[in-house]
Amino acid sequence: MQTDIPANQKKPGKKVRSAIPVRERILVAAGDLFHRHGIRGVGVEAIAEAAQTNKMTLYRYFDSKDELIAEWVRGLIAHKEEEWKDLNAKHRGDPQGQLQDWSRRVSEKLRAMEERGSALGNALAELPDPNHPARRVIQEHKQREHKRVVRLCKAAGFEDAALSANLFYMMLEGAHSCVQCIGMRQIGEHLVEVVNRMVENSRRQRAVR
Amino acid sequence: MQTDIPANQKKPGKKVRSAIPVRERILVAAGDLFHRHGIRGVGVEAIAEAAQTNKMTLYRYFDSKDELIAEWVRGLIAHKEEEWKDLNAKHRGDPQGQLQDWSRRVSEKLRAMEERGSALGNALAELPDPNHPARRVIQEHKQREHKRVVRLCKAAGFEDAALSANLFYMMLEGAHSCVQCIGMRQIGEHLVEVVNRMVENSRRQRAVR
DNA sequence: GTAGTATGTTACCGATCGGTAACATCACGA
DNA sequence: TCGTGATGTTACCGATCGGTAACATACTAC
Repeated sequence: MQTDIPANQKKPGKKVRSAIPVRERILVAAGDLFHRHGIRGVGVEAIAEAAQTNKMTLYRYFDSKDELIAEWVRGLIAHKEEEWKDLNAKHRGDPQGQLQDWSRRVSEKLRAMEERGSALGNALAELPDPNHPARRVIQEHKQREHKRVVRLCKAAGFEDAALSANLFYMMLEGAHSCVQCIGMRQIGEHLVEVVNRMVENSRRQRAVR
Repeated sequence: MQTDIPANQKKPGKKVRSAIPVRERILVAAGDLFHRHGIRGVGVEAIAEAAQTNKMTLYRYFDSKDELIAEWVRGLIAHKEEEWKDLNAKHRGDPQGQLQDWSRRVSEKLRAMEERGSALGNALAELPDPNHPARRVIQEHKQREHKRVVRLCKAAGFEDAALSANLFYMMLEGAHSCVQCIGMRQIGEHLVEVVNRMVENSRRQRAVR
Protein backbone atom coordinates (compact mmCIF):
# COMPACT_ATOMS: atom_id res chain seq x y z
CA MET A 1 0.00 0.00 0.00
CA GLN A 2 2.81 2.35 -0.81
CA THR A 3 1.49 5.72 -1.93
CA ASP A 4 4.72 6.84 -3.54
CA ILE A 5 5.64 5.90 -7.03
CA PRO A 6 8.80 3.83 -7.47
CA ALA A 7 11.66 5.95 -8.73
CA ASN A 8 12.27 3.84 -11.78
CA GLN A 9 9.06 5.01 -13.44
CA LYS A 10 8.32 8.70 -13.37
CA LYS A 11 4.54 8.73 -13.65
CA PRO A 12 1.88 6.04 -13.12
CA GLY A 13 0.79 5.65 -16.73
CA LYS A 14 4.11 6.65 -18.24
CA LYS A 15 5.71 4.84 -21.10
CA VAL A 16 7.06 1.47 -20.06
CA ARG A 17 9.16 0.84 -23.17
CA SER A 18 7.73 -2.19 -24.86
CA ALA A 19 10.06 -5.11 -25.44
CA ILE A 20 8.96 -5.25 -29.07
CA PRO A 21 10.79 -2.74 -31.26
CA VAL A 22 8.79 0.20 -32.53
CA ARG A 23 8.99 -0.66 -36.18
CA GLU A 24 7.51 -4.07 -35.61
CA ARG A 25 4.80 -2.70 -33.35
CA ILE A 26 3.81 -0.28 -36.08
CA LEU A 27 3.65 -3.05 -38.67
CA VAL A 28 1.56 -5.25 -36.42
CA ALA A 29 -0.83 -2.45 -35.50
CA ALA A 30 -1.11 -1.35 -39.12
CA GLY A 31 -1.84 -4.88 -40.25
CA ASP A 32 -4.52 -5.36 -37.66
CA LEU A 33 -6.26 -2.10 -38.51
CA PHE A 34 -5.85 -2.50 -42.27
CA HIS A 35 -7.44 -5.90 -42.17
CA ARG A 36 -10.29 -4.91 -39.86
CA HIS A 37 -11.23 -1.53 -41.29
CA GLY A 38 -9.74 -1.57 -44.75
CA ILE A 39 -6.52 0.08 -45.85
CA ARG A 40 -8.11 3.30 -46.97
CA GLY A 41 -10.26 3.41 -43.87
CA VAL A 42 -7.33 3.76 -41.50
CA GLY A 43 -5.27 6.88 -40.96
CA VAL A 44 -1.61 6.93 -40.01
CA GLU A 45 -2.48 8.69 -36.77
CA ALA A 46 -4.67 5.78 -35.69
CA ILE A 47 -1.93 3.32 -36.60
CA ALA A 48 0.65 5.18 -34.55
CA GLU A 49 -1.68 5.32 -31.58
CA ALA A 50 -2.46 1.62 -31.80
CA ALA A 51 1.26 0.94 -31.93
CA GLN A 52 1.68 3.00 -28.76
CA THR A 53 3.78 5.59 -30.52
CA ASN A 54 3.14 8.66 -32.66
CA LYS A 55 2.96 9.82 -36.23
CA MET A 56 6.44 11.37 -36.25
CA THR A 57 8.11 8.13 -35.23
CA LEU A 58 6.08 6.25 -37.79
CA TYR A 59 7.38 8.51 -40.52
CA ARG A 60 10.93 8.01 -39.26
CA TYR A 61 10.59 4.32 -40.14
CA PHE A 62 8.43 4.52 -43.25
CA ASP A 63 8.69 6.99 -46.08
CA SER A 64 4.96 7.15 -46.64
CA LYS A 65 1.72 5.37 -45.88
CA ASP A 66 2.00 3.57 -49.20
CA GLU A 67 5.41 2.27 -48.25
CA LEU A 68 4.04 1.13 -44.89
CA ILE A 69 1.31 -0.75 -46.72
CA ALA A 70 3.89 -2.33 -49.00
CA GLU A 71 6.06 -3.35 -46.06
CA TRP A 72 3.10 -4.91 -44.30
CA VAL A 73 2.22 -6.83 -47.44
CA ARG A 74 5.82 -7.96 -47.87
CA GLY A 75 5.70 -9.32 -44.34
CA LEU A 76 2.52 -11.26 -44.99
CA ILE A 77 3.96 -12.71 -48.14
CA ALA A 78 7.27 -13.62 -46.52
CA HIS A 79 5.38 -15.46 -43.83
CA LYS A 80 3.28 -17.31 -46.36
CA GLU A 81 6.24 -18.31 -48.49
CA GLU A 82 7.95 -19.54 -45.34
CA GLU A 83 4.98 -21.81 -44.79
CA TRP A 84 5.27 -23.17 -48.30
CA LYS A 85 8.90 -23.97 -47.58
CA ASP A 86 7.98 -25.76 -44.37
CA LEU A 87 5.44 -27.72 -46.32
CA ASN A 88 7.99 -28.70 -48.90
CA ALA A 89 10.43 -29.79 -46.21
CA LYS A 90 7.84 -31.82 -44.36
CA HIS A 91 6.49 -33.65 -47.41
CA ARG A 92 9.62 -33.88 -49.51
CA GLY A 93 8.96 -35.86 -52.65
CA ASP A 94 5.25 -36.09 -51.86
CA PRO A 95 3.49 -33.42 -53.91
CA GLN A 96 0.07 -34.91 -53.23
CA GLY A 97 0.73 -34.75 -49.52
CA GLN A 98 1.79 -31.13 -49.90
CA LEU A 99 -1.42 -30.19 -51.64
CA GLN A 100 -3.50 -32.02 -49.06
CA ASP A 101 -1.63 -30.52 -46.14
CA TRP A 102 -1.88 -27.03 -47.60
CA SER A 103 -5.61 -27.35 -48.03
CA ARG A 104 -5.86 -28.53 -44.43
CA ARG A 105 -3.87 -25.55 -43.18
CA VAL A 106 -5.99 -23.15 -45.16
CA SER A 107 -9.10 -24.79 -43.80
CA GLU A 108 -7.93 -24.27 -40.24
CA LYS A 109 -7.18 -20.63 -40.87
CA LEU A 110 -10.56 -20.08 -42.45
CA ARG A 111 -12.29 -21.50 -39.40
CA ALA A 112 -10.49 -19.03 -37.15
CA MET A 113 -11.13 -16.08 -39.46
CA GLU A 114 -13.40 -13.14 -38.82
CA GLU A 115 -15.94 -12.18 -41.41
CA ARG A 116 -13.22 -10.43 -43.41
CA GLY A 117 -11.66 -12.36 -46.26
CA SER A 118 -8.03 -12.69 -47.27
CA ALA A 119 -5.85 -9.72 -46.38
CA LEU A 120 -3.98 -9.89 -49.68
CA GLY A 121 -7.15 -10.31 -51.70
CA ASN A 122 -8.78 -7.37 -49.98
CA ALA A 123 -5.66 -5.30 -50.50
CA LEU A 124 -5.86 -5.90 -54.24
CA ALA A 125 -9.46 -4.76 -54.21
CA GLU A 126 -8.54 -1.65 -52.29
CA LEU A 127 -5.49 -0.69 -54.32
CA PRO A 128 -6.56 -0.55 -57.96
CA ASP A 129 -3.59 1.55 -59.02
CA PRO A 130 -1.41 -0.87 -61.01
CA ASN A 131 1.66 1.13 -59.99
CA HIS A 132 1.06 0.88 -56.27
CA PRO A 133 4.10 -0.86 -54.76
CA ALA A 134 1.94 -3.19 -52.68
CA ARG A 135 -0.18 -4.25 -55.63
CA ARG A 136 2.78 -5.28 -57.70
CA VAL A 137 4.29 -7.22 -54.79
CA ILE A 138 1.05 -9.10 -54.23
CA GLN A 139 0.57 -9.97 -57.87
CA GLU A 140 4.11 -11.27 -58.18
CA HIS A 141 3.60 -13.43 -55.13
CA LYS A 142 0.32 -14.79 -56.46
CA GLN A 143 2.00 -15.62 -59.74
CA ARG A 144 4.71 -17.52 -57.89
CA GLU A 145 2.11 -19.32 -55.81
CA HIS A 146 0.15 -20.28 -58.88
CA LYS A 147 3.24 -21.60 -60.60
CA ARG A 148 4.09 -23.59 -57.49
CA VAL A 149 0.63 -25.16 -57.52
CA VAL A 150 0.97 -26.03 -61.19
CA ARG A 151 4.34 -27.62 -60.49
CA LEU A 152 2.89 -29.61 -57.60
CA CYS A 153 -0.03 -30.83 -59.66
CA LYS A 154 2.30 -31.94 -62.41
CA ALA A 155 4.54 -33.71 -59.92
CA ALA A 156 1.48 -35.27 -58.32
CA GLY A 157 0.76 -36.94 -61.63
CA PHE A 158 -2.71 -35.50 -62.05
CA GLU A 159 -4.19 -36.40 -65.44
CA ASP A 160 -4.67 -32.76 -66.52
CA ALA A 161 -2.24 -30.85 -64.37
CA ALA A 162 -3.16 -27.39 -65.63
CA LEU A 163 -6.84 -28.01 -65.00
CA SER A 164 -6.22 -29.46 -61.55
CA ALA A 165 -3.93 -26.61 -60.62
CA ASN A 166 -6.45 -23.99 -61.65
CA LEU A 167 -9.20 -25.83 -59.84
CA PHE A 168 -7.04 -25.91 -56.74
CA TYR A 169 -6.20 -22.25 -57.08
CA MET A 170 -9.77 -21.18 -57.74
CA MET A 171 -10.89 -23.00 -54.63
CA LEU A 172 -8.08 -21.48 -52.59
CA GLU A 173 -9.07 -17.96 -53.58
CA GLY A 174 -12.76 -18.68 -53.58
CA ALA A 175 -12.80 -20.15 -50.10
CA HIS A 176 -11.54 -16.88 -48.69
CA SER A 177 -14.13 -14.94 -50.64
CA CYS A 178 -16.86 -17.21 -49.32
CA VAL A 179 -16.03 -16.40 -45.74
CA GLN A 180 -16.52 -12.73 -46.51
CA CYS A 181 -19.52 -13.24 -48.78
CA ILE A 182 -21.63 -15.68 -46.87
CA GLY A 183 -19.75 -16.05 -43.60
CA MET A 184 -19.06 -19.70 -44.35
CA ARG A 185 -16.13 -20.46 -42.10
CA GLN A 186 -16.54 -24.21 -42.47
CA ILE A 187 -16.17 -24.16 -46.26
CA GLY A 188 -12.53 -25.09 -45.88
CA GLU A 189 -13.59 -28.59 -44.98
CA HIS A 190 -15.09 -28.96 -48.42
CA LEU A 191 -11.92 -27.63 -49.95
CA VAL A 192 -10.02 -30.37 -48.13
CA GLU A 193 -12.52 -32.97 -49.24
CA VAL A 194 -12.26 -32.03 -52.90
CA VAL A 195 -8.47 -32.10 -52.78
CA ASN A 196 -8.57 -35.51 -51.15
CA ARG A 197 -10.79 -36.79 -53.92
CA MET A 198 -8.48 -35.35 -56.55
CA VAL A 199 -5.63 -37.30 -55.00
CA GLU A 200 -7.69 -40.48 -54.73
CA ASN A 201 -8.76 -40.21 -58.35
CA SER A 202 -5.19 -39.77 -59.44
CA ARG A 203 -4.12 -42.88 -57.51
CA ARG A 204 -6.97 -44.93 -58.92
CA GLN A 205 -6.08 -43.84 -62.43
CA ARG A 206 -2.49 -44.77 -61.86
CA ALA A 207 -3.52 -48.19 -60.56
CA VAL A 208 -5.55 -48.84 -63.70
CA ARG A 209 -2.69 -47.91 -65.96
CA MET B 1 -19.63 28.32 -93.53
CA GLN B 2 -22.19 30.16 -91.55
CA THR B 3 -20.60 32.22 -88.79
CA ASP B 4 -23.74 32.60 -86.75
CA ILE B 5 -24.88 29.98 -84.31
CA PRO B 6 -28.24 28.31 -85.00
CA ALA B 7 -30.93 29.66 -82.71
CA ASN B 8 -31.88 26.25 -81.29
CA GLN B 9 -28.60 25.89 -79.44
CA LYS B 10 -27.30 28.91 -77.59
CA LYS B 11 -23.57 28.16 -77.50
CA PRO B 12 -21.40 25.75 -79.48
CA GLY B 13 -20.40 23.48 -76.60
CA LYS B 14 -23.55 24.04 -74.59
CA LYS B 15 -25.46 21.24 -72.92
CA VAL B 16 -27.21 19.03 -75.41
CA ARG B 17 -29.47 17.29 -72.91
CA SER B 18 -28.65 13.62 -72.98
CA ALA B 19 -31.45 11.22 -73.83
CA ILE B 20 -30.58 9.13 -70.78
CA PRO B 21 -32.10 10.50 -67.57
CA VAL B 22 -29.70 12.10 -65.11
CA ARG B 23 -30.21 9.58 -62.34
CA GLU B 24 -29.26 6.70 -64.57
CA ARG B 25 -26.28 8.57 -65.97
CA ILE B 26 -25.05 9.15 -62.45
CA LEU B 27 -25.42 5.48 -61.55
CA VAL B 28 -23.61 4.36 -64.67
CA ALA B 29 -20.78 6.83 -64.19
CA ALA B 30 -20.49 5.96 -60.52
CA GLY B 31 -20.39 2.26 -61.28
CA ASP B 32 -17.69 2.70 -63.89
CA LEU B 33 -15.51 4.80 -61.61
CA PHE B 34 -16.13 2.68 -58.53
CA HIS B 35 -15.09 -0.43 -60.35
CA ARG B 36 -12.04 1.10 -61.98
CA HIS B 37 -10.62 3.15 -59.11
CA GLY B 38 -12.24 1.64 -56.06
CA ILE B 39 -15.20 3.02 -54.16
CA ARG B 40 -13.18 4.99 -51.68
CA GLY B 41 -10.93 6.25 -54.41
CA VAL B 42 -13.66 8.18 -56.18
CA GLY B 43 -15.17 11.45 -55.04
CA VAL B 44 -18.73 12.54 -55.69
CA GLU B 45 -17.46 15.50 -57.68
CA ALA B 46 -15.71 13.19 -60.13
CA ILE B 47 -18.83 11.07 -60.44
CA ALA B 48 -21.01 14.07 -61.20
CA GLU B 49 -18.56 15.29 -63.81
CA ALA B 50 -18.36 11.88 -65.47
CA ALA B 51 -22.16 11.82 -65.55
CA GLN B 52 -22.11 15.21 -67.27
CA THR B 53 -23.85 16.90 -64.40
CA ASN B 54 -22.84 18.39 -61.04
CA LYS B 55 -22.64 17.59 -57.37
CA MET B 56 -25.84 19.45 -56.46
CA THR B 57 -27.93 17.45 -58.88
CA LEU B 58 -26.32 14.25 -57.67
CA TYR B 59 -27.38 15.05 -54.12
CA ARG B 60 -30.91 15.79 -55.31
CA TYR B 61 -31.19 12.15 -56.38
CA PHE B 62 -29.16 10.46 -53.67
CA ASP B 63 -29.13 11.22 -49.97
CA SER B 64 -25.46 10.48 -49.56
CA LYS B 65 -22.51 8.83 -51.21
CA ASP B 66 -23.21 5.69 -49.19
CA GLU B 67 -26.74 5.58 -50.55
CA LEU B 68 -25.43 6.05 -54.07
CA ILE B 69 -23.10 3.11 -53.50
CA ALA B 70 -26.00 1.04 -52.19
CA GLU B 71 -28.18 1.94 -55.18
CA TRP B 72 -25.42 1.02 -57.58
CA VAL B 73 -24.98 -2.30 -55.83
CA ARG B 74 -28.72 -2.93 -55.87
CA GLY B 75 -28.68 -2.37 -59.61
CA LEU B 76 -25.86 -4.84 -60.14
CA ILE B 77 -27.66 -7.41 -58.06
CA ALA B 78 -31.00 -6.89 -59.77
CA HIS B 79 -29.32 -7.43 -63.11
CA LYS B 80 -27.62 -10.60 -61.89
CA GLU B 81 -30.80 -12.04 -60.43
CA GLU B 82 -32.55 -11.28 -63.67
CA GLU B 83 -29.95 -13.39 -65.42
CA TRP B 84 -30.58 -16.25 -63.01
CA LYS B 85 -34.26 -16.03 -63.89
CA ASP B 86 -33.50 -16.11 -67.61
CA LEU B 87 -31.37 -19.14 -66.97
CA ASN B 88 -34.16 -20.85 -65.11
CA ALA B 89 -36.61 -20.09 -67.89
CA LYS B 90 -34.29 -21.31 -70.60
CA HIS B 91 -33.38 -24.59 -68.90
CA ARG B 92 -36.59 -25.33 -67.06
CA GLY B 93 -36.37 -28.70 -65.36
CA ASP B 94 -32.72 -29.07 -66.31
CA PRO B 95 -30.64 -28.07 -63.29
CA GLN B 96 -27.48 -29.54 -64.74
CA GLY B 97 -27.95 -27.46 -67.86
CA GLN B 98 -28.45 -24.40 -65.69
CA LEU B 99 -25.22 -24.95 -63.85
CA GLN B 100 -23.33 -25.57 -67.06
CA ASP B 101 -24.82 -22.56 -68.79
CA TRP B 102 -24.11 -20.32 -65.82
CA SER B 103 -20.49 -21.39 -65.75
CA ARG B 104 -20.27 -20.67 -69.46
CA ARG B 105 -21.71 -17.20 -69.00
CA VAL B 106 -19.34 -16.43 -66.17
CA SER B 107 -16.47 -17.66 -68.29
CA GLU B 108 -17.41 -15.29 -71.09
CA LYS B 109 -17.60 -12.35 -68.71
CA LEU B 110 -14.24 -13.18 -67.21
CA ARG B 111 -12.64 -13.15 -70.62
CA ALA B 112 -13.95 -9.66 -71.26
CA MET B 113 -12.95 -8.37 -67.86
CA GLU B 114 -10.22 -5.88 -67.07
CA GLU B 115 -7.68 -6.75 -64.44
CA ARG B 116 -10.13 -5.81 -61.72
CA GLY B 117 -12.12 -8.62 -60.13
CA SER B 118 -15.79 -8.84 -59.28
CA ALA B 119 -17.44 -5.53 -58.49
CA LEU B 120 -19.44 -7.01 -55.63
CA GLY B 121 -16.47 -8.86 -54.22
CA ASN B 122 -14.33 -5.75 -54.33
CA ALA B 123 -17.11 -3.75 -52.73
CA LEU B 124 -17.16 -6.13 -49.78
CA ALA B 125 -13.43 -5.71 -49.39
CA GLU B 126 -13.78 -1.94 -49.50
CA LEU B 127 -16.73 -1.65 -47.14
CA PRO B 128 -15.79 -3.49 -43.95
CA ASP B 129 -18.44 -1.76 -41.87
CA PRO B 130 -21.06 -4.47 -41.25
CA ASN B 131 -23.74 -1.78 -41.03
CA HIS B 132 -23.03 -0.26 -44.41
CA PRO B 133 -26.23 -0.53 -46.46
CA ALA B 134 -24.37 -1.83 -49.50
CA ARG B 135 -22.57 -4.51 -47.54
CA ARG B 136 -25.74 -5.96 -46.13
CA VAL B 137 -27.40 -5.95 -49.55
CA ILE B 138 -24.47 -7.78 -51.10
CA GLN B 139 -24.30 -10.40 -48.38
CA GLU B 140 -28.01 -11.12 -48.62
CA HIS B 141 -27.69 -11.55 -52.35
CA LYS B 142 -24.73 -13.87 -52.00
CA GLN B 143 -26.67 -15.94 -49.48
CA ARG B 144 -29.55 -16.26 -51.92
CA GLU B 145 -27.18 -17.15 -54.73
CA HIS B 146 -25.52 -19.79 -52.61
CA LYS B 147 -28.85 -21.31 -51.66
CA ARG B 148 -29.85 -21.34 -55.29
CA VAL B 149 -26.70 -23.23 -56.18
CA VAL B 150 -27.34 -25.75 -53.40
CA ARG B 151 -30.87 -26.23 -54.66
CA LEU B 152 -29.64 -26.73 -58.21
CA CYS B 153 -27.02 -29.24 -57.14
CA LYS B 154 -29.62 -31.20 -55.21
CA ALA B 155 -31.99 -31.13 -58.15
CA ALA B 156 -29.14 -32.13 -60.44
CA GLY B 157 -28.83 -35.33 -58.43
CA PHE B 158 -25.19 -34.86 -57.49
CA GLU B 159 -24.01 -37.50 -55.05
CA ASP B 160 -23.01 -35.02 -52.35
CA ALA B 161 -25.04 -31.93 -53.15
CA ALA B 162 -23.63 -29.75 -50.39
CA LEU B 163 -20.08 -30.53 -51.40
CA SER B 164 -20.77 -29.97 -55.08
CA ALA B 165 -22.55 -26.71 -54.37
CA ASN B 166 -19.71 -25.38 -52.31
CA LEU B 167 -17.20 -26.50 -54.89
CA PHE B 168 -19.20 -24.69 -57.54
CA TYR B 169 -19.49 -21.60 -55.42
CA MET B 170 -15.83 -21.55 -54.45
CA MET B 171 -14.88 -21.75 -58.09
CA LEU B 172 -17.31 -18.99 -59.00
CA GLU B 173 -15.84 -16.63 -56.45
CA GLY B 174 -12.31 -17.83 -56.95
CA ALA B 175 -12.35 -17.38 -60.70
CA HIS B 176 -13.04 -13.69 -60.26
CA SER B 177 -10.28 -13.40 -57.72
CA CYS B 178 -7.87 -15.09 -60.08
CA VAL B 179 -8.43 -12.51 -62.75
CA GLN B 180 -7.39 -9.82 -60.30
CA CYS B 181 -4.61 -11.85 -58.70
CA ILE B 182 -2.81 -13.31 -61.66
CA GLY B 183 -4.60 -11.74 -64.60
CA MET B 184 -5.89 -15.12 -65.72
CA ARG B 185 -8.80 -14.20 -67.91
CA GLN B 186 -8.98 -17.65 -69.47
CA ILE B 187 -9.49 -19.41 -66.15
CA GLY B 188 -13.23 -19.46 -66.80
CA GLU B 189 -12.67 -22.18 -69.35
CA HIS B 190 -11.39 -24.43 -66.60
CA LEU B 191 -14.39 -23.56 -64.47
CA VAL B 192 -16.61 -24.71 -67.34
CA GLU B 193 -14.57 -27.86 -67.76
CA VAL B 194 -14.84 -28.82 -64.11
CA VAL B 195 -18.60 -28.25 -64.08
CA ASN B 196 -18.95 -30.37 -67.20
CA ARG B 197 -17.06 -33.17 -65.50
CA MET B 198 -19.25 -32.88 -62.43
CA VAL B 199 -22.28 -33.35 -64.62
CA GLU B 200 -20.73 -36.25 -66.50
CA ASN B 201 -19.78 -37.96 -63.27
CA SER B 202 -23.28 -37.57 -61.97
CA ARG B 203 -24.74 -39.12 -65.13
CA ARG B 204 -22.30 -41.99 -65.06
CA GLN B 205 -23.15 -42.68 -61.43
CA ARG B 206 -26.83 -42.63 -62.21
CA ALA B 207 -26.28 -45.04 -65.10
CA VAL B 208 -24.51 -47.46 -62.79
CA ARG B 209 -27.31 -47.39 -60.26
C1' DG C 1 -46.42 34.99 -72.33
C1' DT C 2 -46.01 32.92 -67.36
C1' DA C 3 -45.46 29.76 -63.76
C1' DG C 4 -43.28 25.94 -62.11
C1' DT C 5 -39.94 22.52 -62.15
C1' DA C 6 -35.44 20.52 -63.13
C1' DT C 7 -30.86 21.55 -63.57
C1' DG C 8 -26.47 24.34 -63.38
C1' DT C 9 -23.11 27.44 -60.82
C1' DT C 10 -20.54 29.17 -57.26
C1' DA C 11 -19.08 29.51 -52.94
C1' DC C 12 -18.61 27.76 -48.82
C1' DC C 13 -18.37 24.66 -44.42
C1' DG C 14 -16.20 21.41 -41.16
C1' DA C 15 -13.70 17.33 -40.96
C1' DT C 16 -10.05 14.43 -42.12
C1' DC C 17 -6.06 13.17 -44.29
C1' DG C 18 -0.93 12.50 -45.39
C1' DG C 19 3.08 14.67 -44.27
C1' DT C 20 6.58 18.06 -42.00
C1' DA C 21 9.07 21.36 -38.77
C1' DA C 22 10.77 22.57 -34.42
C1' DC C 23 11.56 21.53 -30.17
C1' DA C 24 11.30 18.81 -25.77
C1' DT C 25 12.40 14.65 -23.46
C1' DC C 26 14.15 10.21 -22.62
C1' DA C 27 17.51 6.28 -22.26
C1' DC C 28 21.98 4.80 -22.23
C1' DG C 29 26.95 4.42 -22.99
C1' DA C 30 31.48 6.63 -22.47
C1' DT D 1 28.18 13.69 -15.94
C1' DC D 2 27.79 14.66 -20.33
C1' DG D 3 26.47 13.86 -24.90
C1' DT D 4 24.12 11.55 -28.40
C1' DG D 5 20.70 9.24 -30.73
C1' DA D 6 15.95 7.60 -30.39
C1' DT D 7 11.45 8.92 -29.27
C1' DG D 8 7.56 12.07 -27.85
C1' DT D 9 4.81 16.51 -28.38
C1' DT D 10 2.67 20.11 -30.53
C1' DA D 11 1.45 22.75 -34.05
C1' DC D 12 0.90 23.36 -38.46
C1' DC D 13 0.42 22.89 -43.83
C1' DG D 14 -2.13 22.11 -48.15
C1' DA D 15 -5.21 19.10 -50.26
C1' DT D 16 -9.29 16.60 -50.53
C1' DC D 17 -13.52 15.06 -49.09
C1' DG D 18 -18.75 14.77 -48.25
C1' DG D 19 -22.34 17.80 -47.98
C1' DT D 20 -25.17 22.35 -48.14
C1' DA D 21 -26.99 27.16 -49.21
C1' DA D 22 -28.30 30.58 -52.32
C1' DC D 23 -29.03 31.93 -56.47
C1' DA D 24 -29.06 31.73 -61.64
C1' DT D 25 -30.62 29.51 -65.70
C1' DA D 26 -33.01 26.39 -68.78
C1' DC D 27 -37.04 23.70 -70.25
C1' DT D 28 -41.88 22.55 -70.42
C1' DA D 29 -46.86 22.81 -69.81
C1' DC D 30 -50.61 25.70 -69.65
